[in-house]
Amino acid sequence: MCSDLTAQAKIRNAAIAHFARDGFGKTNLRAVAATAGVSPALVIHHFGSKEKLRSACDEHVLGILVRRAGGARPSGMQDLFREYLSNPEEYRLQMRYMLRAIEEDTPAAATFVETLVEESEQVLRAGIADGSMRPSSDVRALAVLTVLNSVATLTMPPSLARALGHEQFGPDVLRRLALPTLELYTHGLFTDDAALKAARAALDDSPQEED
Amino acid sequence: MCSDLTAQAKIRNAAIAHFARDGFGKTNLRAVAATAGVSPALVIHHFGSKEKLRSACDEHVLGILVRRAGGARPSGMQDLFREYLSNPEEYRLQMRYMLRAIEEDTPAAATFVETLVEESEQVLRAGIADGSMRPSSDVRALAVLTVLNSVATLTMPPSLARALGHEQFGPDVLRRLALPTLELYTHGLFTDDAALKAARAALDDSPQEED
DNA sequence: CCAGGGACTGAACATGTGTTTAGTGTACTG
DNA sequence: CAGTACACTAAACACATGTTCAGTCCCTGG
Repeated sequence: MCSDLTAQAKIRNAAIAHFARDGFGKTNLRAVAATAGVSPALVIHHFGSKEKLRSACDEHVLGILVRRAGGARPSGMQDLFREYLSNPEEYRLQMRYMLRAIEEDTPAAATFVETLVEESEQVLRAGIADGSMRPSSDVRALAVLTVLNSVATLTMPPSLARALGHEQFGPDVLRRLALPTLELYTHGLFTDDAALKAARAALDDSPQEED
Repeated sequence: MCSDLTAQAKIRNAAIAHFARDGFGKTNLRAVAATAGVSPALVIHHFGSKEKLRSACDEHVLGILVRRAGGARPSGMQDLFREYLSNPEEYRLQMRYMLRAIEEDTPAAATFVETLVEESEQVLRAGIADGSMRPSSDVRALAVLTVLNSVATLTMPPSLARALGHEQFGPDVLRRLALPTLELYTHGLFTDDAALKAARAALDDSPQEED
């Protein structure tokens, strides 16, 4: 990293890079200290413990992401992809970090996900109101669904990427999936509503909830 | 587990349960040995190493899953959900194990995913041929997309489940998402094809691939 | 009965890793 | 200059965990 940073910042940046690449569990403090050019003891001295280091990284990355994503107007799933495709390595790293944090269910990640769902729901309601999107029987669930699919695409398992002929997820895979995704979102997949009617009928048998 | 099983089988079942619940990395052999009612050394004695134990579990679970899922006719994503909703704890455990294996990109999981994509593609092509599904510009990518969304739903991060008011993924969450999912798959989301046309235009600038 | 082999165990070993400790240098402060 | 505070380090510590070792039990074949 840049040598004009304070050691604490260098450690945090090194940790973010390692956590993003290998995950929290498989990252060891000695490796973080090495890429920060620092002794392992100093990591503890500045952050107290590995867990607190994670918290610091979480809040740092979360701060950057919400400052960008939630800046102007509410942003749906497509903004996630746009950001990923357009921006340089730096943003991709933070994205990857956040996705890892979501997998490991960090508090900061939970806040971020909640924000994503909230904004996605706003986008959906606005789209339905102005007629550009179809009304839904459960807008909240639809918002969760779109966020889930977005996150899933970005965290695509290597085995699925391989099914498309790539070694792992990357811009190429995303470009390949863009068209089928949008075709699905504009025309649907089924030509009739047999499956939908069947599901409605099946769910009426055990309503389970009704708000 | 049942006490009339051979110790080797008891160890393997215990390992499957632990790997499914905690993942391979966070599972330690002493815990596996304990729930199998056996000494840690015996685990090594029978399987050679933790890694080989994982391989044995992978092949065992994979065998069960492909024997069920790929049994009669090719099964798409919906069969995954049906199996999950209808069957008892046992099948849910194996499902969870397989999803963990997919996340950790095990060889057996890769084979399983490849099978899923292949069968999904067959279902799509059959549906397009008989007119029940809309033609797609890239059936293979669409197959990957449907499998991805299915796997994502089943591995839903707790933070997203919480956005729906549940502590973690389970049958309730799946039921809640079923209707919006099918609405999306029958009617789509957008009322016009502006986004689709825009994407087509954007992709024409950098074709990247054309088969 | 007895010799061999395999299932099985308790204990120890090796290693990786988070953390502590004691100490060093350095820069600011009175 | 004295001293205090703080960044920083090498080394050791503590502990978890995969694995090995030596030995015990028991069953089976001769």
